[in-house]
Amino acid sequence: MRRKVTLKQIAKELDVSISTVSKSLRDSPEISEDTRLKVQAFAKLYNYKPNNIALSLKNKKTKTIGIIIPEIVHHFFATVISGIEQVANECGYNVIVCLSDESFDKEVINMEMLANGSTDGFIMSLSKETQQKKDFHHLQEVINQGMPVVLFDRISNDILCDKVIIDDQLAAYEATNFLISKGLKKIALLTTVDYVSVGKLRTDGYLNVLHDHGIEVDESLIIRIEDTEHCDEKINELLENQSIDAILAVNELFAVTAIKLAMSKGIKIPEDLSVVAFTDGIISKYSTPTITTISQNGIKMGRKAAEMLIKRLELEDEEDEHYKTEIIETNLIIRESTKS
Amino acid sequence: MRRKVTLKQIAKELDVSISTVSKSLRDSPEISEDTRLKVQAFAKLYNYKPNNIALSLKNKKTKTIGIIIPEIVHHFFATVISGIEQVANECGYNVIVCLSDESFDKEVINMEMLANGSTDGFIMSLSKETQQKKDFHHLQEVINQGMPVVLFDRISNDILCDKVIIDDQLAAYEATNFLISKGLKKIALLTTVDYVSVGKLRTDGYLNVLHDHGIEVDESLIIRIEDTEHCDEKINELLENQSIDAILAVNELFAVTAIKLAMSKGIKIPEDLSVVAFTDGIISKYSTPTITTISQNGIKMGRKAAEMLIKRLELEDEEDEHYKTEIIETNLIIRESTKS
DNA sequence: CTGAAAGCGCTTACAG
DNA sequence: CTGAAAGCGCTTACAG
Repeated sequence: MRRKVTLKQIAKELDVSISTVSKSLRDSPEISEDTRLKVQAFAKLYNYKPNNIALSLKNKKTKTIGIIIPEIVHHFFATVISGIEQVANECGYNVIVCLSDESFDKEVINMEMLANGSTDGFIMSLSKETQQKKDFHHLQEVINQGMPVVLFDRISNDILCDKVIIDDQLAAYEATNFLISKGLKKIALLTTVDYVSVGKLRTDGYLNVLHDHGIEVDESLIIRIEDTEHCDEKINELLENQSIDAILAVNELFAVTAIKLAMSKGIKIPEDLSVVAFTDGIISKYSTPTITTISQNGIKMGRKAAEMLIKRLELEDEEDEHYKTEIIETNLIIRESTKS
Repeated sequence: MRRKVTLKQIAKELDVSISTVSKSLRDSPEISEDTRLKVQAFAKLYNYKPNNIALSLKNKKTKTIGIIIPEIVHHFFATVISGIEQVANECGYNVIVCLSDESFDKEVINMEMLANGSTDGFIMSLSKETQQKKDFHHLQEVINQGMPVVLFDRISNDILCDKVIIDDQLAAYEATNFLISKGLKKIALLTTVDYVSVGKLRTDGYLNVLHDHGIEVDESLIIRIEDTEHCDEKINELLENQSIDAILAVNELFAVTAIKLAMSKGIKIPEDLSVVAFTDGIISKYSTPTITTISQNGIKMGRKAAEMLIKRLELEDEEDEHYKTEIIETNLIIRESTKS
């Protein structure tokens, strides 16, 4: 076992001072070529690499980004991490990931943990519980300390910081409009409870488009699902009690569940029922029939979030309070679950 | 903006020494109750939290685990991270994630980066390219420096360290055996190229069971796919040229692709063709028909890997060279793609 | 051109 | 009971 070598050891071996070694390795012009080369050769031989922790302490920056998301076993979030990681890598940053598991307490604990010097800033998406409680003191605290935060997807207007989102309302509007343009009338909505910010916005988009077309809203067609695990029952109920033409689902899971239930009842898709879902993930692509979706481009969201964060980190300036909200464009990917 | 407070500042405010503050906050019996309480109250008021970086430098341990995986946009790997994160969290560790993107170079760079003090140890799964090159110097280097490494899923016998895997060969054996027991004769195998360790092992299991049943191996039924993105062609070819009874696929993607192609040709599943796949992911659960799979329990793998790593980290002992390989049990989850 | 000193934020053995 | 000193591994302004 050969432990990592330090400046001190090199200095001792070469019988020079630590300062001289440090300067030599950083190609300081202060040092004579002679000793510089000697030190460099020795360092190379022993595979010297500066200790990141020591550098972090000295420089007061860690070159790492903290990511806090509700869960990772969820294609969209995995996609966003992937995007963040890409630009982090390009810019020499590392990425440290914590999961809130949709729990407010875990979110707070993780955030405080990372805020104590482990990261330079945060990229995060709020847990359901946090959105429900509307308690953002942990974010506020971190922001007050001067650490930049970028929120994505599940955000809150109560927090002043950079954000990256899609236009959920517009996307829902357009998707529903697409269904209406196909001559479909009775369009059901499978959404989340209202405290989930994106669910609420998508619901609003749906309502707006109906309104703009003079279609009366039928509340019995709007299914607000709290518990994703047991969405079957409520969806089944909808399909039993209503004869509908189309469904807009705020996520893939609701969509695929609806499709499977419908098919089991002999309802043909897309002939009898058209389905459009948010989030272009793995399910939509491989379900049968494949599902028409609103792509959410997680990679792009992640890249943009990372760019915004790093930009702010490297802006040596004191804070410029000019927070931006970037909108990532979505597009409708038309597949088999809607008529052509 | 209120920057984080340090011991130094508290000491100054309270007009005591830094040592006294430090000891007070750590409840040292050396300090009088009087000053201890005074310091603690003040610290609480200013929400003092020790700086992780300084602690890391002092203690020479970072309490963070480095994870290096080929990609995160892959349900299985996301699942493993989730498992790692669970036990890391329980034990007060953080998790820093790097993606190799299946590239040897990225794997090396990330590993070297993290090895310079950022993490106490590694949990990783090898990139395809690394497995192909069989160049493990980066792992060897890190191990030589005394940092523990736990390898999972895509491992190599050339590296001496703890490992956690499933018994790929046995699982393939049993899955194929299950198909044979249903009276199915012509069983095709959709696998990866041989340098992918798990692909190779699964292929071996398939070959062994045929051998044990005295079934002659038909090489034209073994499809070794290099490029996952374009697996369609090769699978299509198989279905065109052969009339087969069943398919064992080494991943979900091959399976669902085969199912979709087969159905488009009017082949009924499971009546005409049974399909079993490795990796119980999201696709198998939501495809139509749902797919019978060999569950790979990523959460459990992740948890086990983290337990092994942390155990070694906290084993103050010098290294005990007793490396273990844990086998996570798999089980067959029977769904619609195989006859009951 | 080289090196001692101070400092990043902390802990702890040792004096007093 | 309190505090000065040394040290983790590094950098850099400042002397010499």
